[in-house]
Order: sequence, then structure tokens, then C-alpha cells
Amino acid sequence: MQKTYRTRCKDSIMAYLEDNQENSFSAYDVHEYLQNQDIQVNLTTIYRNLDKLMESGILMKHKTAEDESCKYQYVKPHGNCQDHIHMKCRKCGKIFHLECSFMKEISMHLQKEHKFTLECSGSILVGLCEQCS
Amino acid sequence: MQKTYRTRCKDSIMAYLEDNQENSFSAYDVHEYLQNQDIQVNLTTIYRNLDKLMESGILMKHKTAEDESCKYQYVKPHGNCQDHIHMKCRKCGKIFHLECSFMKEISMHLQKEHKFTLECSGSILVGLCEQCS
DNA sequence: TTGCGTGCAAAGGTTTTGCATGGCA
DNA sequence: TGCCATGCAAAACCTTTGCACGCAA
Repeated sequence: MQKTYRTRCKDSIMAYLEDNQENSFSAYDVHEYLQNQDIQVNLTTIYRNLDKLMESGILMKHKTAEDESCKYQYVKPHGNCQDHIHMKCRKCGKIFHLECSFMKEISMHLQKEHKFTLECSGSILVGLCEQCS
Repeated sequence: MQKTYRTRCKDSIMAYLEDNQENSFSAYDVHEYLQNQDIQVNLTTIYRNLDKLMESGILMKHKTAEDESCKYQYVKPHGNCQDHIHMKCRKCGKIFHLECSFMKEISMHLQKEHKFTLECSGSILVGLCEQCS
């Protein structure tokens, strides 16, 4: 296990996450947001921190053919995001969790009828959320 | 409607598609494949042709967070790929079509229970296909 | 002859890497 | 003091664009 230090940069990025728990964002979005608050954090540093947060399961990373850059999204601490797939709104970019019993049905159907072993990580359904449709 | 010419480059790319109807590939893959056959086609030209093929519905384009580049996949001429979502094997990259009655169930469930209007274009389920699992 | 298609070079955008310096514990 | 974290510059990639020339019809 590696030691980690608490730094100004990390705190700033975590503050961003705090304010954007519901939204998807790119590294650039974080950079811009912090700059608007006169908080200078190098874009490289943001990439490095977001990647670490992803590795430790605090963020998930996703990307679709229309996206020009990778998007990150906060993951609820106790919502096990390996257990369900996600829905992404094409308009606002928000991620929704398909946490319901139907999830199991999908998984079983794919296995039985299509011999396909679903992996939730990376699986994204695109569409429009209630507010955007 | 725009005129189109039949050219050596287009033919070469179509020949690649012919041989790879089942696989996902990047522009670079096509380029490499043709070079190995001593067929010189500029990478730019490949991008331009693949994009046109996509616009005319012959190819679909997809990308996940793990992909470093956009992938293209041949679409069956009469299989309407707007009607169903796709499954992608994480190992071999192949795309499978979820063409069955269950597709409607998924769509309806998302609408009714989650107020989410599914759009098949861009929606990709990731996992392992029969051969790779 | 017309104008679509192609090659080449260059630019654009995102993400990564190397290296020296900064700063937490 | 040790070593993780950061900033900066540069590079690595993928993809797009501009422009002149090639070539199908």
C-alpha cells in the first residue's frame, strides 16, 4: 500500500466532486471550474487525480462515440456499480443507475439466449432522461 | 443528391469490409491491412470513406472508455440497427445484435420504471461472447 | 470538362510522459 | 528527510482540415 498526502489540489478536485455528484464531467470541465474560482491546478494534475479516483472506485469513466473526451462520474460510496449497468442522457450527460430487479433479468436473458456474459463496467445505455425528453 | 465516383480506394476499403463483416475495426486497422497487401491508401482517405459509409448506414461507429480510438462495424443491409442495442465482446471486439423480442421489454421497462427513453444508437453492452468466455 | 476523390502536410484536441521542483508527514 | 504530488514542456495519439492535384464519368 502506497502512502498518500493530502494536498491543496486534491482538496480542490474533491470539492468539485462534492458540487457535481450528479453530473458527468471531463478533466477539462474540472480545470475550467477551478480556474473560474481562481484556483490554479494544472490539467495534468487533474488527469492524474481523476485516474486515481477511478482506480479506487470513487469515479467511473465512460465514453461514447459522440463524446470527444472521456467523461467521469461520481459513484455512490455504497452503491456497488459493478452490479448494474448505467443509463446516460444524451442531452445533459447525467448518469442513472439501473438498480432494480430487472437488471438480473437482462443479465440472465443475455446469458441464456445469447450466450453473452454481461459485464456492467463499460456498459452504457444512451437515451433521454425524464427532464430532457 | 451528390454524384459519387467509383475509385480504387473505395473498392479496396469495401474489400476489407467484405472480409471483416463480423469484426470491429478502426481506421488504422484498415490502413494496416491494406498496407500488408501493398495497397497504398492514405489514412485520411480511409477516415473520409468510413465516415461516409457510416452516414449511409452501412457501418456503425462505437467507442467505449477502454477504446483508444473509434471502432467501426459492418451493419447487415436489412438489419435495422436503430431498432436494437448491441453487445460488444471486450476480448475480441465483435459486435452482436440484440435482435429479439426481449429488446422491447428492455425499452418498455426503462420508459415505465425509470422514465428513460432508450436510444439504440450509441447504446452498447460490454461483456464476453460465447467463444471468449 | 466537371467536380468528386485523394494525398500530403499541417493543425487541432485529448491524454500521457519525463523531469525537476514543491511540499506533506 | 523521504518520497509522493505537482507544474511545465514536450510528446504521443487520434482525427480533422485546407489545398492542390488526380481521375472517373
